[in-house]
Amino acid sequence: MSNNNIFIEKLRSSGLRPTKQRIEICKLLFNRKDTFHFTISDLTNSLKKITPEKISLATIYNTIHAFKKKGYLKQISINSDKTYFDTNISNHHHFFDESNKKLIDLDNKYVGDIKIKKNLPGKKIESVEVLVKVTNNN
Amino acid sequence: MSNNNIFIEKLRSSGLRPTKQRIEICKLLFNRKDTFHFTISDLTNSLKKITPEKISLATIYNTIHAFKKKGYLKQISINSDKTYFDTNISNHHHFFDESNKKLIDLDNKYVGDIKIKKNLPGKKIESVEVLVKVTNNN
DNA sequence: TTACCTGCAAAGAGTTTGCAGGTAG
DNA sequence: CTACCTGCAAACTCTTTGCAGGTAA
Repeated sequence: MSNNNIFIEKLRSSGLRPTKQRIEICKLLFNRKDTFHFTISDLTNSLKKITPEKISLATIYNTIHAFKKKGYLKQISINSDKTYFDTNISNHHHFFDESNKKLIDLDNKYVGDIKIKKNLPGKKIESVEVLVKVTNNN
Repeated sequence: MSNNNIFIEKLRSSGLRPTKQRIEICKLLFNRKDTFHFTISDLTNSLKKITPEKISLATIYNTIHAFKKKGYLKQISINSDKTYFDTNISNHHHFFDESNKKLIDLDNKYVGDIKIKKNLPGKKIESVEVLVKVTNNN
């Protein structure tokens, strides 16, 4: 799997040891054309399908947090029992489909510039996120 | 407490029995000029201070969910371990101060109109929420 | 060898649920 | 009286932690 070298290098250059668990997770998350959204349980289920040996939950959490800290993943603000992550780390917004609890990317170009015309003294803006909640229209 | 009559009526007209627990919660949530944000644990602590007898956690959750269903409260989309509620049910946005985990209202007039120039087939928009994350700028 | 990583199980935190007893209407 | 409500404890879900054994460099 010559492909793995990319991930091994990515991990190594981030100061993370390229263990086989982390490589499997990398393959699942980053070895695809399109970015996507997932929860830890999504990821756990996917890993079960593609690897014979099981990867411990603790390792999965540990790895995802490490990736997030390195900036390889974004955490999405949604009020939900689960935490959602996004492999699209660019600045963008989201639809959240209440009917199936799925996130859908909403590119900046469909929202336009948002100017916050209010300052909080002593505070600086970290991010501006738009969440558009949708449901089935029947 | 003639004031309670307002809440008794409010509850009754919503098909909720005006128990003394619910009236206490109403007084805490709605008997003030300004709207505010809270978590269940905030509310539980506040209730402890103002009522001699304790109100069970189950009753608090039950009541808050009933109020939310009736439209007396809004649930805010934030990625947090706790669920945040808002007694301001009007259409508006929020700052989230990462440094103290507090929500601050952000009136629509400070954000301007947001037009979502993308349609999801078969879906209708329920809400458009802007979350501005801030931290201390030191 | 040494620092880091994994897996397991236990612990934590927030929230929900089942049920027996209590209360509003 | 009946339907609804409360309190308690147990249960659940997601996430974090402690630690012993394993592995990369």
